[in-house]
Amino acid sequence: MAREMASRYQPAAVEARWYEFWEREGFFTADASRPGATFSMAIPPPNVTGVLHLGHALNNTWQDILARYHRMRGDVTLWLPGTDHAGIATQVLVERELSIRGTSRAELGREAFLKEVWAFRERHGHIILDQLRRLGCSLDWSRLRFTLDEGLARAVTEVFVRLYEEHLIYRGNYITNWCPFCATAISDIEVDYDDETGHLWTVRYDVAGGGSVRVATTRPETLLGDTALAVHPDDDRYRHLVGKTARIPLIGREVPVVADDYVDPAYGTGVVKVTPAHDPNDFAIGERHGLPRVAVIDTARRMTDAAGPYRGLEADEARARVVQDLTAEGRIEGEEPITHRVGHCGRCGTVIEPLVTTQWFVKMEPLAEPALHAYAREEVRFVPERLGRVYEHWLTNIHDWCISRQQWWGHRIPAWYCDACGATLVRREPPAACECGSTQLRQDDDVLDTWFSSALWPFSTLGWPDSTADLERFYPTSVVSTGYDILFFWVARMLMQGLHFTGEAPFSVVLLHGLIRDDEGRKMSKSRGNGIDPLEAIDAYGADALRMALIQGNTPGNDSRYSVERVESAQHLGNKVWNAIRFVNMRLGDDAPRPTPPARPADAWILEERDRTVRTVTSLLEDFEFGEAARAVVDFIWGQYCDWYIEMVKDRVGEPGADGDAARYTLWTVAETGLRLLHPFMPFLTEELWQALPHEGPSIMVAPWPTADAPAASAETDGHRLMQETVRVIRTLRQELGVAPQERLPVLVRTEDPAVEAGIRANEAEIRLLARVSTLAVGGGDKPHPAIAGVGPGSTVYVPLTGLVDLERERERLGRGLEEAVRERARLSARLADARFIERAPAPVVAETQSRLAGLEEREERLRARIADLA
RNA sequence: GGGCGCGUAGCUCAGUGGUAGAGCGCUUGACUCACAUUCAAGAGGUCGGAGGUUCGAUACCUCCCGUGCCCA
Repeated sequence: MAREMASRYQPAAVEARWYEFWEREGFFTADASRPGATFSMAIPPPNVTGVLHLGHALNNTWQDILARYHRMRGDVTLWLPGTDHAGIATQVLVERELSIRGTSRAELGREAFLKEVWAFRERHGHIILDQLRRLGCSLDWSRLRFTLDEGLARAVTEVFVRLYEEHLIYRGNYITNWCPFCATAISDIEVDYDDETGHLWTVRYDVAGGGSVRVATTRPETLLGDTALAVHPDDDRYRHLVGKTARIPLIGREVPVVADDYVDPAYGTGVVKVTPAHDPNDFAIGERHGLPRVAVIDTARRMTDAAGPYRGLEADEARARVVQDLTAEGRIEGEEPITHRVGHCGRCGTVIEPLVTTQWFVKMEPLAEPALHAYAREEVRFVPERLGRVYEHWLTNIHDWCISRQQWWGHRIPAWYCDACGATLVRREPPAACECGSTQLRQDDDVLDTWFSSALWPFSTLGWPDSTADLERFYPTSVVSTGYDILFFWVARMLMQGLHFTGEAPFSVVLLHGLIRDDEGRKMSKSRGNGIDPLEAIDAYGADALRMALIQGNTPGNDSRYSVERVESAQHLGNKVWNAIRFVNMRLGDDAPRPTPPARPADAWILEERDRTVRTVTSLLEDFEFGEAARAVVDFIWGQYCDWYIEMVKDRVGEPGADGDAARYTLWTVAETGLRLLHPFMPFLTEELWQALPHEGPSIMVAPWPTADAPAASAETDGHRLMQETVRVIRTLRQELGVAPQERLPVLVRTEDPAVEAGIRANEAEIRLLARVSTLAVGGGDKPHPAIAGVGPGSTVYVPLTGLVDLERERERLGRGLEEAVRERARLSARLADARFIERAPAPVVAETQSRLAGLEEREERLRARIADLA
């Protein structure tokens, strides 16, 4: 006998059990040697110290849907898990821990500090992975990777050395974005610009040979590092100054006045001070004019010796003092509040200090070019498409990438410097001696940007630079799915590195999701405290409910809102499906019913609906329309199967004989395929239910994806749909009459159309059951009187009354229907009266319009006739 | 300043060159033997505005308004 099922679905009781089962049975593991089609994805590696947030939950739900769908389709499916070492973030966390313990990174030294970080990683690294398990992610844990694993580290070194040898990596003294808090340089794209209020001071500089010039600045303390003033070459106001020198206030250094296109004559006074060591634009001007760089602020934001009397001061203090001193000398000619763009560290929010430091850079243009070509040749496409254009724009305007970080946690730069001859050696293995013979070699202290290793992820995880079986089989991967916010950080760089080192785009589809906001549309953030912990939602509602809540009502590239209501409604869905299967289970034996052809139109109809759903869902999944696909499955299971089919078979399913056999078989097979269709979306629930039903195979996750193979049976299903419409009409009448649900009513379906009559007769049992009809008369009999009536397709439906009819109400209802019919009929006849429409619109559209018009005319006539009867 | 989204039912959002949809909410009725986490019936929209293309536009184009983001 079938197992007893509770009347409510309890996800907590089943989820862990099935996940362990799947993992134990090896269903997640991809067999690289098995023939057939391949589907592969590398997970966007979450931070090893991080915890799952809703963005991860959405993204990994998408990926899991794809993985499970392709696995069911029979593809050799690899979804490779892993984490990244998150250099700066992790180091900051560990340093914070150390400071609580009263020590520090400096105190411990490099080796001991790294031991601490590895220990931290041991303690925290599994958390986010366990959370992915809770979400149901079908990741191949046998291939788990970490960016600092030996193999991946070797890939990083290999890439660094090769790029260096190809002159695509260089080291030099350039202006970089320095984060004083993280104590490292960061790349351009790690800087976020915010509008902030500040001041624009106008300072008077004396010009050699008499006169003076007014210069506007937002950072007066940097004037100590000025090495020029600049004006626009076409600015008549200042042309006479070009070539002269000006004297910097307070310190008296003489600097040239240069002409440069960069200067905006309309901004401030049209004269700018040039501080090449402390501003990226000034740095560029300095390069063009061969200006010296005078650094007056150091990496700790203290004033350097070059700041003369201000040396040793903290930078903000220096600003106050400089303004004060300038004021005392009468050199401040104005001070006005302004809003300007201030750069902040993307990680910690600290104001960025542009400084000239020695760093390693990747020359990007030669790498960007193939990445643009791959896009242009459609070797990689973006979902949604528009984000491809954003990618293109960024690559077209790319800047060199600062990859060195003044940190310890990460891939140490494989460069050694010779103390004896000053040579730089970039090597795969630590060199024993310099080419000059000296053994006095020091390795570069810095590590690489974490994104440098992430950029190699799709192939480093598969064993590159070795040519492994995995690399051969699973590279390039099929899809990468991530948030649009790391399009530049990660996706673009993977494409560039993948193309450069493997000659192929690392994936053919870039699938991008938006932000998950809170229920008021605000960004979730720690500081605002409006973040939702996905694990709490899973505990309360189950992973399946969270997954459905996240993917429904959301399309790639668009932000979406999270709300508890949505998760609740997804939970209700789970319960609905649970109870549907519970019903099926109660009516079936232990064995799968023998295949039996449809005995009634309802059977043919639901099979046809199922096949239509299979086609729809498959095609939507191929297009990454997860929300729509889920909607289609749910509409089928709930709206068609539960609301109609189950209700219709209740009388038949217990009966012996061919009719009962057909009901049992159809009930079962549709339930079983419905579960398979739902499985990628709700893996736990569907496994639990599938196992409870008669089934073939060890697990729904390795059962085949349904195919649409039932023969279309349109004549029968037309009759069925006629029946559904008729039932709706009768139900509306019942509602209007206020008839008790259990009371059975006599009904007359009056029609002159033999096809309608046949359709109704063929579905008489279903009408009786669903509309609770006692006697059903069909055909052209006399109109009953008194009665209440409604107009169905090709018929007028009468419920004879013994009691009183509220004529007014019925007239009103019919009047509303008539109005609508008239309006629509008028529209359609106008359209058909237009010769150009007949001439130019496609024939099927014209035909459809004609048949709709005929239907409406008939309906209108019936409504009018009934209203006339009422008078 | 340049670029890109978004504006559709009370709310949150799908969607489409040819009948405007869902979830939640709302109204009415029902604890009907799978499910009240349910069922049935119903109300509710000149698809932001104005032009244009088209036989036909909510959808395609242009401009405008509102709103958000990215890049400088």
